[in-house]
Amino acid sequence: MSAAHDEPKPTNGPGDLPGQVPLLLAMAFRAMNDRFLGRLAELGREPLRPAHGYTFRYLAAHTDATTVDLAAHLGITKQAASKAVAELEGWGYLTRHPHPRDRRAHALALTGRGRDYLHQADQLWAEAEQEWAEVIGADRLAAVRADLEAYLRHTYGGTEVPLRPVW
Amino acid sequence: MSAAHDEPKPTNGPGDLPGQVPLLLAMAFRAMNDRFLGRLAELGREPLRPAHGYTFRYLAAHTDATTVDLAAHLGITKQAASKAVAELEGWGYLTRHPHPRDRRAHALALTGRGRDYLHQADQLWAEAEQEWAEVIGADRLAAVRADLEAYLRHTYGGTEVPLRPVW
DNA sequence: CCTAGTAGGCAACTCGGTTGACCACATGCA
DNA sequence: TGCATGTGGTCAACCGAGTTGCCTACTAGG
Repeated sequence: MSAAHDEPKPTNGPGDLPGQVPLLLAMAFRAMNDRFLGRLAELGREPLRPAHGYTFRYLAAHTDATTVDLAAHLGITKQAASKAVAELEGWGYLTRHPHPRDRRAHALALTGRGRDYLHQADQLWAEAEQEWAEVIGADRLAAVRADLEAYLRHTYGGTEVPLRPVW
Repeated sequence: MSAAHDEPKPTNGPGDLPGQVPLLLAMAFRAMNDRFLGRLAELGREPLRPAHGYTFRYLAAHTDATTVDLAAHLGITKQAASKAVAELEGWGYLTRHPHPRDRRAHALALTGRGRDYLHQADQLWAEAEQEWAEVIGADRLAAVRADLEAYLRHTYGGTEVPLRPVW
């Protein structure tokens, strides 16, 4: 590393330009995600990727979901979803059993192991959130949450927010 | 699409669980990013990816940056950075000229075309930000920005924030 | 001056997606 | 009832953006 000559980058300070908030959002999420992944590694968890977490969350909330449902929710093709499902099944996080109303389909369900993972992940996210709360205060955090939810409501209306990851 | 039986998902509402704010962050950024990409496509721009934007931003702020500097900043290998640089050079967004102090290296610099793109991108991000401001109010947006900056300062201290994308 | 280190590029590979083709079952309708 | 059309799921080939490994050219410090 070396040469790049640092100029007085106007990246922080009160006199900021508009249009930086989206980037700040991304950086903050990135920071929390890094923290999350670090803690996960510390705890000796498998190399599960964010998409897996979203998968678990979806399956926990929707009974008898199919691979195609999942694909739609994640915003990927059914083939990609199928691969992920096979992998997660192999690792014992979910099971596929005959679908009660469609003999072509498999109904997906989390195993206990899958639910355990989800709970642990929720806890880790809560830790990251808590750290932010300690910096800015619980009241400010609640305000931020409300502001984020307002934006999402505005953007997606009543429809279910596509939970697919930013990767 | 079909079967997935929707349960009363506790994903919104005031009585929310802790640990969801990081996800909200990701979803909000995702929404803004989708909007950004949509507008970019409308304007007939090339298939530039987020990483390219970060590259432009870095080159605009650091004179005589090398490929290795860029790689470090983006958090990728120098080979990957090298590929991206070659691509962007081919498209006329940046130039490589002999480095003034190191004959092994190339000093990277944005072309006018590159600067144009950056300005346009900044404007599009500002649009997305503005949309949020219209939903929650300019004062709340400013508060959110301050809260995000506080978290990033807390996390990265004085060191430069790794601007690498969430992809 | 010689050695250790660094900028950069080439090649082979990985990984998580994609498109395309296909089969099995489902559904609507004449 | 039978059939056309649609949909769940899988296999296979491919793609893009990253990776590791290896090499050369130049730098810089004893």
